[in-house]
Amino acid sequence: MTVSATEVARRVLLFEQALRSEGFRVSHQRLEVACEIARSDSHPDVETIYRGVRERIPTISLDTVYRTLGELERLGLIGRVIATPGPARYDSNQAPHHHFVCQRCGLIRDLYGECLDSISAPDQTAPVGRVEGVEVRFHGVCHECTRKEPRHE
Amino acid sequence: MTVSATEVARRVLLFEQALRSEGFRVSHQRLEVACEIARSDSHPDVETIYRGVRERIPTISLDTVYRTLGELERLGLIGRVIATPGPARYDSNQAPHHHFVCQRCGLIRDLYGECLDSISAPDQTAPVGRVEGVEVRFHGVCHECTRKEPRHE
DNA sequence: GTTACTGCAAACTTTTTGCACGACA
DNA sequence: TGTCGTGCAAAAAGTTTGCAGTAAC
Repeated sequence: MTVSATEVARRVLLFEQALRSEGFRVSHQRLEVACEIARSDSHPDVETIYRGVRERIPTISLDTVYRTLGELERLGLIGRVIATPGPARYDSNQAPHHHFVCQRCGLIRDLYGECLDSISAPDQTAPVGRVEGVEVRFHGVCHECTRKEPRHE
Repeated sequence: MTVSATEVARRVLLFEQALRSEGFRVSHQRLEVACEIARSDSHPDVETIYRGVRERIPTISLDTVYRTLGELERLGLIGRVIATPGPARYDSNQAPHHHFVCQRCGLIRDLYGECLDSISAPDQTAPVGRVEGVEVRFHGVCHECTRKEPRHE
C-alpha cells in the first residue's frame, strides 16, 4: 500500500481510457476494482481485492471482481503474478520488474534492475521458441517470517 | 519424455531410499508415481501423471497421486513448477535450472546456464529477506504455436 | 430505449479430507 | 499382526457461466 496517490490516479485514468476506447462501459464497479488493484503493491488475490472494494460498494459480488480482473488482464492493464500456489494474484505495475517471493508466507516484493531486464536467453532457447520477456524470481524467506520462526529446519 | 533410462533409474532409486529412510512404506503406487514423474521432462500436471500411472495400475485413485506428489515434494525430491495458471505441475529435475514458458500452450522447457544460476539479487532485496535461490523465467511463444497461428496480434 | 453489466445462483475444476478396507513391514 | 496407505466418497477452495433485472450510454 505504498503506491503514490498520483501514480494511482494515473493508473485509474489509464484504465478508464482503455475501457472507453475498447467500447466497454465505465461502471463504478469496474472503476473501484481498478482503483483497488492500482493502489496496492502487495500483489493481492481476488478475495483481498473483493474485500477492499466491498468497503465502498458493499453489494458488489465476487464474480464481478473476477470478471473485471479478467477484462483488465486481457486489456493488458494488469498482470497476473504466477508465483505462489493457491488463489490468483494480480499486479498493476506494468513497468518491467522482477520479484522476491517468500516461501513461507507468500509475500511478493517487486524488484528493479536494468541488468536483470536485459538478461538474454541461453542458445538452447532458440530452437524452442521466440522470447518476449524475462522475469527473475528470487525465492527465500522474508525477515518477518525469520523473526517469527527462526529455526524451520 | 527424453530423460535417459539411467537417469530415471537413478531418480527412482533416490525416491525409494528417501522413502525408507523417512519411515515411509514403499508401496507400488508410490514407486509408479515416482517413476512417472522421473521419466518426464515436460513438467506434467497431476491429471497427466494419473493417466500415465493408470496404464500400469488401473485401479489407482487420483487422490493417491495427489498425496504421493505432496510427499515427494515435502521430501525435497520433486519440485512444483508455478509458471502457468490452472493445475499444479511437477518437475523431478532437481539440478539448478531455469525455464522457457510458452504463453499460448503452457509448454515449459528447462534451460541451463551457470551465468543464470549465479545472478545476484539487487540491493533492494536485503531489507526484505534472505535469498535462497534464483530462477530465471523467459516467456514467449513456442515455434509450434507460432506455426499453428502465426498472427495472434 | 438499447444494450451491456451486475448480482445471484448454480455448475465446474482442482485439491483436500474422513473413513473403512487392504497391504506393507 | 499392527499400523500405514489406499480407494471411495464427500467436501472444500477457487473460478466460471447462465439468466433476469439494472444501469450506462
